[in-house]
Amino acid sequence: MTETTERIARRSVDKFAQRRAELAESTLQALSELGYARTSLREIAQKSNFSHGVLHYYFTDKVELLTYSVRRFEEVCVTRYDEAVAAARSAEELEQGFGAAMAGTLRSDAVMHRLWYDLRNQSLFEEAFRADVLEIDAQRQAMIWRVVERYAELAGASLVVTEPVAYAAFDGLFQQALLHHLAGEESAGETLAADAGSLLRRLVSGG
Amino acid sequence: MTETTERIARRSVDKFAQRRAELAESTLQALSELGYARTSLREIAQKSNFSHGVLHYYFTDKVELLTYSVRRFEEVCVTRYDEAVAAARSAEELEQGFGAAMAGTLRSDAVMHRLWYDLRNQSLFEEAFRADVLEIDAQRQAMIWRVVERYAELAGASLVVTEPVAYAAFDGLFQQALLHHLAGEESAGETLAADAGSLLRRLVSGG
DNA sequence: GCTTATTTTGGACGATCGTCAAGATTTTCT
DNA sequence: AGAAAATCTTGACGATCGTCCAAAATAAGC
Repeated sequence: MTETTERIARRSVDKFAQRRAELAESTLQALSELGYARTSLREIAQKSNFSHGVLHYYFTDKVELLTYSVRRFEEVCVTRYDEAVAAARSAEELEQGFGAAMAGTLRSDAVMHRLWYDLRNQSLFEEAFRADVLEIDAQRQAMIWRVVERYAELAGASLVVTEPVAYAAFDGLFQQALLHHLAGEESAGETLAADAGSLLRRLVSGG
Repeated sequence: MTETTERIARRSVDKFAQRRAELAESTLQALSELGYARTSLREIAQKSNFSHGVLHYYFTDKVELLTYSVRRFEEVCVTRYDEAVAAARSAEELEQGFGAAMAGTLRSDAVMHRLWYDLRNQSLFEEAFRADVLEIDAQRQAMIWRVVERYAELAGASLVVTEPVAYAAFDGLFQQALLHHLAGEESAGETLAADAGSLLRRLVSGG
């Protein structure tokens, strides 16, 4: 790390950080396409406009490149349902909006979602990713919780599950939908929207 | 396949099948230890008592070895809670037994569970695994449903979720517990047992 | 414009991968 | 026991991997 900061003393720090971000973008693109198991540095470099050697100029090794990319990935996926929460003026509206948002991102961001699940799973084998994965997962959990809390508020009901349980349930639901969606099931999106709404209703009492 | 059946015409079919099963066992052991991304044929052979070349005698290529192993893997993991279902004489007892069984297998079979999630995720990238994964997943879903149905029966309540939703929720719960368990959280097991029971209660009406 | 940093290239390295085939070994059959 | 078939070992192959490095290319400072 020391040599890195020295190396960029003359040029602007922003330029260096910008390149790292740029390469991280290509990394995520390659990962979402090929999966962790088959993503090589040469594949990543090909997604960018640089040669494979440059990756070791901006990152010490492959692990640092991947963890950095994963950390950036987090920003994309933890505010996905906030809009639906803010827009909803009734419990029914939130239920509808949440389901639609899940179905929407299932269809349009499927490869990114499978990347996330791939990385989270990889952290079960490689300790290097574990801390970042747990942090991102906590943020996803909070994102779901904002939906559930707001729903209970709008419905005038009280919550009957803990935050981790609510997250686990919706995450499991989404993962199943992703599996079937990528397997070619056309109806996966609609099913997900309906199931998410149904589950939402079950997680509060007296709805 | 034709040449394979011809090759074993003289010897007994059982011998051939037995070797395949034996090698599949070593494959699963290697996979659960290293993960899909880092399991090589030489690693697998080392887990067995054979050299790496023998794998291509009993299997045409790596994909066939892996899919065959996955198919065998299915047998282990789809009857796990049936005992708890059969033994329970009340809803409370089933709730307790189911939670305990989940926590138990979480602690003792963690590496096998992470293998399953790894393979299921891999099927999002490799179509070769998809059919087998979907079939195993369906069996796991049925296994969970047997628990939920029996619980509703014992509790004298009616079901308010579909089979896929129930499975997704419990599977998500287990996956979260596995993540935290492998991350070193001692309490992951107890939390899972409690959360599973709580969720079970929420999935039937009028409990 | 010349010198000095910084950035990028592209080839080379050792290791490891899946696959294959020739030969040694073991088992089976007559 | 000897021939034939089945099983297993071993070494090699081309490909690809992460990593490194010398040199080309580009940008910055004077």
